[in-house]
This record gives sequence, structure tokens and C-alpha cells, in this order.
Amino acid sequence: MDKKLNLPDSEVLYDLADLFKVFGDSTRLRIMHALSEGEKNVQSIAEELGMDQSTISHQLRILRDNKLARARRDGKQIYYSLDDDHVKKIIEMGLDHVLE
Amino acid sequence: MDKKLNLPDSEVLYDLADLFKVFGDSTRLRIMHALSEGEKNVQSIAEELGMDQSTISHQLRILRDNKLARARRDGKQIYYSLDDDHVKKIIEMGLDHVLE
DNA sequence: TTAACATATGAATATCTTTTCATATGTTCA
DNA sequence: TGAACATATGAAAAGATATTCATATGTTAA
Repeated sequence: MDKKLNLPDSEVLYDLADLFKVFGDSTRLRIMHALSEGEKNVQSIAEELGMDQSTISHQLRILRDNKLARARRDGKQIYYSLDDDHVKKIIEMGLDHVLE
Repeated sequence: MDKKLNLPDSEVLYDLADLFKVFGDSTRLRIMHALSEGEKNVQSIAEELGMDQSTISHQLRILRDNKLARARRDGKQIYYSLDDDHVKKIIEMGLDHVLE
């Protein structure tokens, strides 16, 4: 019990902070929530959240850069989907805490 | 499969983003890492991380406010410890992703 | 090839967060 | 009580981030 978490070196730790930063924004969390239903294109996400196309696009890029979402072009539109099994688990873990 | 995450309403979602924000800072993550070994006072954490007493104190307050750490006074010093079983699990989940 | 559409992107702005510095508060012990 | 120590705190400075706006890029269909 109470064993120290095994965090190899500080580079990993900075990467980890960067990952959590991505989850620490409600716009991105709402996008991930929307995508947990299945893939959607940029427009429909923007409409669903009532936000600007540009804002969503910027945030989707951050999700993509962090390998949390993946993009697929189909004609004029680009469809995004969640790209990681961890996403839902990480969010659910957080929920356990928030809903204590 | 691919069931939508059950996020009751947007207030919870904002709380969740706030929680992840706490994990999204390397100083706080390093503090949590240090505390995962057991309780420590402010000074020893500051020394271990090579950072200012004041910086650590400010960040400990954020951890405390978010119910992730707890404080206990013993004489002149104040000992902090992790206050939540989720903390390690959330960090480990994140690690799974970062170390893919 | 051009018009219409979907998405991406760079730069500017606005907002938020962390750190630092100076100092206040609380505790012990002589 | 006062000196020494540990921690907390407010305000300022420095740094980081999200959003907006204007426009560029890429795609389709006429």
C-alpha cells in the first residue's frame, strides 16, 4: 500500500501533464463527449456545441496532435472520431471523483 | 460498443474540466508524485522538487481546494498527503496513454 | 475552370494561470 | 514575551491558452 507511483523520469511527467491539459478544457471535453457517440464532421460538432467552426477546428487539431482524435476525409467534409480506448476510461475516472 | 459517455449535464462537465486542469500542471503532478510515497511537509516537498516554498504552498492549496490533498499540522510544520484513491488511478490511466 | 462549400490556419486579442516577492499568520521554545 | 521558524497569502509580473476574425487550402459539381 502507498507505493510510490512509478514515474520513470521527468520527461514522462511533463508529457503526462500535457495530456491532462488536453482534458482540462470544457470545449475539448464537450467535443470528446460528442465524438463518443460516433464519428462526426466539423460542422455538425460546431452546431451541436453552438460554437464557431474555427474554434472547433482549432480544438480538434489539439485533440489530433495528442492522438486523442483521428480525422478522415469524405468528400468536402472531414469526419473526426475518438482515437483511443483510454479516452472514455480517463473521463470516467475523473467523473468518479467529481461525482463523489 | 461506442455508447455515448453519460455526462448528465454541462455543470458536471465543467467540474470535470476543472479537475483535469489540476492534473494538467507538471508542478502539481510532481507534488502528487512526491506525496504518493507518503505524507510530507511543505519544506521537504520544496527541497525535493527544487522549488520555492511559496510556489509549493500555492500549488498545495489548489490540490487541497480540489480535495486531492489533505493537510495536517504537527507543531510548526504542516504535513500533506493524498486525499483520494482516484489520484493514482487517474495518473496511471494517463500514463497508459503517454507510454503507448 | 469557376463557384460554392467545408475545413484549416495565422495573427491579434482577451483571459487565465503560474511564479515571484514581500509580508502576514501561526507555532515553539528560550 | 520575543526570536526563530514553517507556512500561507496578496499583488505584480511573466507566461500560457482559448477565441475570434480574416483568409487560405482543398474538394466537388456545374
